[in-house]
Amino acid sequence: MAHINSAKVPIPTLERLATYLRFLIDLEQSNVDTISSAEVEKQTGINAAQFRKDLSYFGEFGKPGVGYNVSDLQNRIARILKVDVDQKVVLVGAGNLGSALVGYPGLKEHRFNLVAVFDNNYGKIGKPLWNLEINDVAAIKDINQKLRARIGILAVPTNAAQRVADLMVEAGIDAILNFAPLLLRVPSHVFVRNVSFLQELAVLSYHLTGETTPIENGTSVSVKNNGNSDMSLLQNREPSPLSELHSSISQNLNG
Amino acid sequence: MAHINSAKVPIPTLERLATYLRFLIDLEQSNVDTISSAEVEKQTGINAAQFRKDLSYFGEFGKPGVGYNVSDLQNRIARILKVDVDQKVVLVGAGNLGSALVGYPGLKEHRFNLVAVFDNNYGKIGKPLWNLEINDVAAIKDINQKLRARIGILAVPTNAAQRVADLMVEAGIDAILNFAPLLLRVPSHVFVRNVSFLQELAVLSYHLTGETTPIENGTSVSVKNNGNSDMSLLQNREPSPLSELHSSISQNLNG
DNA sequence: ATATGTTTGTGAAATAGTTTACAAGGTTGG
DNA sequence: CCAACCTTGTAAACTATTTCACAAACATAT
Repeated sequence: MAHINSAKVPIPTLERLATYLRFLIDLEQSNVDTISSAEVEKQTGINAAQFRKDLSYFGEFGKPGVGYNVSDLQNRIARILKVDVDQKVVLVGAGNLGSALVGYPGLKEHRFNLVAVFDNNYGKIGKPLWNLEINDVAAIKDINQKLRARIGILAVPTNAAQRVADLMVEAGIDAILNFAPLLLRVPSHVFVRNVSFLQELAVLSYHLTGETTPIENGTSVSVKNNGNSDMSLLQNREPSPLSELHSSISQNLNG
Repeated sequence: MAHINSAKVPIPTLERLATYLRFLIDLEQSNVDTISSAEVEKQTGINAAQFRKDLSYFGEFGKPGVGYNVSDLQNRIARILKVDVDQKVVLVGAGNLGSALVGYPGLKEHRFNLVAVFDNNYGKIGKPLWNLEINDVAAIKDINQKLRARIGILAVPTNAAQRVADLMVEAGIDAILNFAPLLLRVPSHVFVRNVSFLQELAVLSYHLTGETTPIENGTSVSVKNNGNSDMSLLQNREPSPLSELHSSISQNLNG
């Protein structure tokens, strides 16, 4: 059929690739060894052609008349996403969220190897966090000179985020997972992904209809905003030091 | 100029609205009282026409020749997103992530009022979590009959997520923030948003180039960003009980 | 009050992403 | 080997979203 479509891959495709990987792992654990795109659609809700198209950016993976070999596809997708090898990760912000992340086994399971944690709070520096010791964020460049991690997780309050991002970039980090609700300014070789649950909550909130849903299944939706509420707004207020649980935002792509 | 464009609003627009809101709050604190779309672009990297178009779905907000009144715009966006009033929220999953969320002041600051926490672990039920007591998830329907929360946060392991989502829906929840890495099946009146940092990490990982970035003292300035949203999952292995830190996915909304 | 400059809101054009539709490869059973 | 049947990979059609580009609104200065 065809060959490596090395054109630029849409971000949504990459996101779905991660979904497929997850799904394939589950399938393998259920001892399924072959699956068709139609079956993927049935089980995940993702359109079969979408699935095939997504894969087509990277080559050919299936056999006409048969489908896809589950474990082979799994391996190949893991390789595409580079999650088939350990990736070193550093984290800045040893607050609620940072701590939860350090203790989360899923990171290691997914080959993201957390090799250092930083904060700027002198009450925290030097203390242990799970199996790591909290370092002074001021030392991130020196420390990462040896570690050479390229992925950084930013879990600090908004008001510190840009400053810390600058330090990360200086330290050789070129992929940042940002939990702070702001759009980071970084050099063009650095990739940023934002994780934002406050934003997601706002989107959900928008979709709430005026009426309380009767408990039990209905179907309909609709009913718009009846318009007389007051005019409060989102408060702000920064938590004090580095490191607190935070949400975020999304940023536009660019070139 | 024009009037209320009550057509369907693109999800990316809603996501950006949350960004704008955040940005406007920061501006107000800096005592800026008027801003033009060009200035928004300069400061956030979001295209000026995009900003204007996003707002145009909801009416007219600016004055030609002048720009937008910061605090007025802030209030109006908050109202659009319904974050100008308290929204009750329940959380299921009192693990690492759940605990971090309960303790996160940003929720209350943004008017998301966490009114109940649930888990299925008998070791946890009845114990306090910050200011709330952990309830048995089996009682969610009864308890929510009184509370009438409509937003639910799902912070349980993947293997429990669908089951818990079903309970939430039965309990009258019609907006779910899902942290588990799978695509939930829910009735069409229920909205789901997925939050997935393992997925985001995978996207970052994909973009890592073969070479280690030289630790530069470079300065460059360009803007940066990436899109957000949409589906997927990652690898996984199940932690044992309900409630563990988890990542996730995103699903397309629908009407 | 007219000219000059600024900035909005929005059609229309351009881009990006998804879905349809189908030729071609591959399988199965007689 | 052939016929009937699947299923892939992808070109083309379609849908969604972003960006351009400009008329209309408003401000300011003279």
